[in-house]
Amino acid sequence: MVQCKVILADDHQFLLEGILTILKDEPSLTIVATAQNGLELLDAVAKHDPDLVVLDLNMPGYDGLECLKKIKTNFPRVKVLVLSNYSQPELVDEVKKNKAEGYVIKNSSAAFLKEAIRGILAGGNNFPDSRQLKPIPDHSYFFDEFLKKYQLTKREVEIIKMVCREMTTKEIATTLFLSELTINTHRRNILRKLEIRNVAGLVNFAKENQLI
Amino acid sequence: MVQCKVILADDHQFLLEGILTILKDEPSLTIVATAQNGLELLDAVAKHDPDLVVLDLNMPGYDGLECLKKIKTNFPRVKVLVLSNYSQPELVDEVKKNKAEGYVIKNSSAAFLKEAIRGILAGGNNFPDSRQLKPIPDHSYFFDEFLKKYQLTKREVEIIKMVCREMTTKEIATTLFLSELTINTHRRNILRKLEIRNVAGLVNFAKENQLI
DNA sequence: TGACGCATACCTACAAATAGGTATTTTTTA
DNA sequence: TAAAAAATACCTATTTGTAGGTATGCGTCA
Repeated sequence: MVQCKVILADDHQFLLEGILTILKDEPSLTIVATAQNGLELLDAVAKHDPDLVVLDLNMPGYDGLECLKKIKTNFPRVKVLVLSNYSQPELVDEVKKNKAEGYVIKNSSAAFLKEAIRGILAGGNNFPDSRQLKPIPDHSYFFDEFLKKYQLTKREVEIIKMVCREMTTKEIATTLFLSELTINTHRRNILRKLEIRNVAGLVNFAKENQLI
Repeated sequence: MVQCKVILADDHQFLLEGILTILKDEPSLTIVATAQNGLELLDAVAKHDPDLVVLDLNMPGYDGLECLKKIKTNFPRVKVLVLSNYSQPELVDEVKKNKAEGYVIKNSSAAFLKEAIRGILAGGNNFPDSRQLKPIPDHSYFFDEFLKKYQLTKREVEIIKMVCREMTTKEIATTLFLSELTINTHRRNILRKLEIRNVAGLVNFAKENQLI
């Protein structure tokens, strides 16, 4: 049997160790690295050239989907199994579209996870049955749909988050090595696109859409 | 060696299984049940009379603190180790006040968790060093204590809510039939008491404290 | 009664956000 | 490779928020 190299990426240390322990008794798997954020993960993938990445979609500091895209762009050979708390079909579709090999909702059994990994390493896919998924109406909780919906750019989302962290325009400009005037323009565009008029509205929007 | 009965409560199946696996090789521990929400947990405690409950503070459908209180009221003999994502000293204090035996931040190692459990079962306590905690005035989960804690008056709370509803000082003044200058004074006092400096901070505070 | 907290109100000054315009360069995409 | 989108940057102007000071009337409670 071929030995497969696996990397785990999750921001919760326990979950990381939990999955680690679950997979430890699989003789065909070797966990070559773990990562607690997107940057660590990309480094680890570049370094270890794994067969599979188990990727938490809710990693902080780096959008999980972004991570998936980066991996698939730069390391197309690497298979990716996505773990997520959410069961929105739109999210599953998005993950599928970005060429992940599987999507497992976190509220699943260890046996199911193992089976999914086995299947994927054997060349298969593993996505949840659409009948199991709750179709959620209005608010799509995930990133690309969300961007499309509000026509926000990545830079704008970045600035929204910083405003919500109570930073002033000046501080944001300094942090991003940009002109205050630029940040001003971004802020103006954000308010226009979201049809809100002040910071309170912005923070509310960000919370409602789980941007923060 | 005495055999100890343990119940795990966490809403994430993986985390549950992860901790389960971590604790499995401890011969002195028996996991008699697991629970994914507060009601399951209380049932399980009533049924199994465990020595220790490992309790996720972020369980859905039932506030973790509420759960802790219920357990300590109805089953005072049962020891409780709280797991949490948050490291606010106020939250730790609240947990301590409710007579839990320990508080472990989720982003800890398996070894640390085991050590904490061992200590607690031996009759000790395990709370994080206050020096490790970020002194952020944050996260009070109880409204009654909340006013006292932040020394806010009713009027101030009223105005906080209006600001969070995206109203300007002028609009608030008009609505309340007061002078803008009065609202200004209130807003200034609010920021001072909460030790924040702008509207973003105010909305964040309000959301975290379930004011809105 | 006097001390205290609270809500009210005014003044000044400065900082920050909002709002309109335009324009160039870089990146992405068709 | 041309077109479109995004990010950058500047200008002016106004509104809103933040921050300091002080002060007065009104209840409550020791």
